[in-house]
Amino acid sequence: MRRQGICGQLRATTQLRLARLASIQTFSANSRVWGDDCEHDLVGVLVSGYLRTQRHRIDGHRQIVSMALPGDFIAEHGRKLPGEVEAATSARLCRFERGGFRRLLEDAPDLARAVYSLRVTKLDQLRLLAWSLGALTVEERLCAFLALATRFMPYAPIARGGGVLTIDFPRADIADLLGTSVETISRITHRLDAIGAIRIHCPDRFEISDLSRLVTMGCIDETFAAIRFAASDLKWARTRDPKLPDAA
Amino acid sequence: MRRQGICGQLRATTQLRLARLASIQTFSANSRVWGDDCEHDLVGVLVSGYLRTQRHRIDGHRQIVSMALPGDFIAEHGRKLPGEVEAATSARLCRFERGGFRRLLEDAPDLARAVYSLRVTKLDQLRLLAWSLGALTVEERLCAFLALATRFMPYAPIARGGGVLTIDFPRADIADLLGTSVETISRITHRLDAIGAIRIHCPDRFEISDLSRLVTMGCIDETFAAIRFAASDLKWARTRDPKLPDAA
DNA sequence: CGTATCTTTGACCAAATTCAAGCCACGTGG
DNA sequence: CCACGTGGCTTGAATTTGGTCAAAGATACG
Repeated sequence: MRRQGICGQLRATTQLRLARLASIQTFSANSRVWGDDCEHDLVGVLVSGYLRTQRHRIDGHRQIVSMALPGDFIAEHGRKLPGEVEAATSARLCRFERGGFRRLLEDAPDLARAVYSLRVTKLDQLRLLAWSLGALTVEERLCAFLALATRFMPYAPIARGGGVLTIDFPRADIADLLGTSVETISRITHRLDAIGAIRIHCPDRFEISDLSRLVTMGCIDETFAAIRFAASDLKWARTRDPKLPDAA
Repeated sequence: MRRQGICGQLRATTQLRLARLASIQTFSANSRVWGDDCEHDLVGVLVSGYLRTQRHRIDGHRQIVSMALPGDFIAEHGRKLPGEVEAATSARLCRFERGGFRRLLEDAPDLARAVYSLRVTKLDQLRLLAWSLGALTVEERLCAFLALATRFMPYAPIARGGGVLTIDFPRADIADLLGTSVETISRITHRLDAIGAIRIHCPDRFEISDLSRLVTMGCIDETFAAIRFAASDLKWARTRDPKLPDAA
């Protein structure tokens, strides 16, 4: 895990100093990680599970604006914009003591560079989301999501080609990420099944025989290979339950 | 201008070293600023005018993913994700020589910090856009846009309270930013006029008598005051045609 | 004065939301 | 072991929003 995400890009000394600031924190599904009622700063690396950054309307309608994947660097500062971070699944966060982190940031340029480049990655992902929300139909968005999900969620290749994708967070989160409703997600997955783009094994498990077809249906031909995810390098090393270091 | 945007946060020596890397570049409306066919990196500060960061679908449908305002720090790196930057209006960019900028970034921590904090601001703006595209109706989005526009576009207070907002980029850009069509923008502005939320003076000039009403209609009560824009501090100092320094 | 561009308006249509009910799997407690 | 309730998923029907197409006004520009 140390080789992934932020830590892989750091010098040994910086890693060490960072480790001294770290402590593992556990969250259960749907618990609040950061928000109004929490302490001000949040800095850390997600070790396992998924977090969602979201925002509500007065009427309760929710939009997820970003999903944090294992390996992602998390940083929320105490500015007072509506928004909160919750655990989409049970999750473990390697949290850094904020004062110490800030100081380390000052005199470890390799850390500053790593943090910056991870922010750029997040920005790219968010641009992709905004684009898909504004320019794509729900069906296209879902195809794009499924295709991309093979890059950061369990995707087991199968004999006859293709693979089986397991979505490990609830339908409602997919719906709120794609700006639609669970009903529509259901309808569309079944439609995709009907035309043979996917095969539904069970509600959270889909067989994808032709990934490139999904990519094209999701209008992300150029993007699919180019977009970066924290988790995409390690590719399910972590499903083999790696023993965790004292600090990620 | 030096006190705004990125430069206001820098030490004098850094400002000086930055100025040596700078050169002003002019773009006419709708010209390409950065994209596939351009050279790899783009680093600079927008001096005047507006840039749009956008992305196309194969069918030509365009989504604007971010508007750069005067004072905004621009940085696009040579990763190969679809997307391009164009001038929405005629614009002047204070561009930095990229190699030199990269080197300066290494040993000027104040610059690194400033660049980072501007990235965070951009991220907030993008989150707001993604949220509004996913969670709001077109009418709400437009109300939110108009309200926010008073923060970064010419907004002249008038005697009877409220003010007159001048939109200085074309309707089509508003439509593509809000993920809708010019027809819908037209219909909705007239509807807003009918219910008295705004008064249309001419197609690009609206009188807003009750800004807080627009804010509420746009579902951004919490956000309106909290969100930051590069331009919102200087507030039309620049409409008085400041003479420009050699480097922004 | 004609042409091009932008805006407005109308009619029509498709996509997707909402509301409602039904289904299924699961866990709990009698 | 079964009844029951809960939560998540599916399906249907009615409704609405907003997109597309087409044409008519406006406005600016040579």
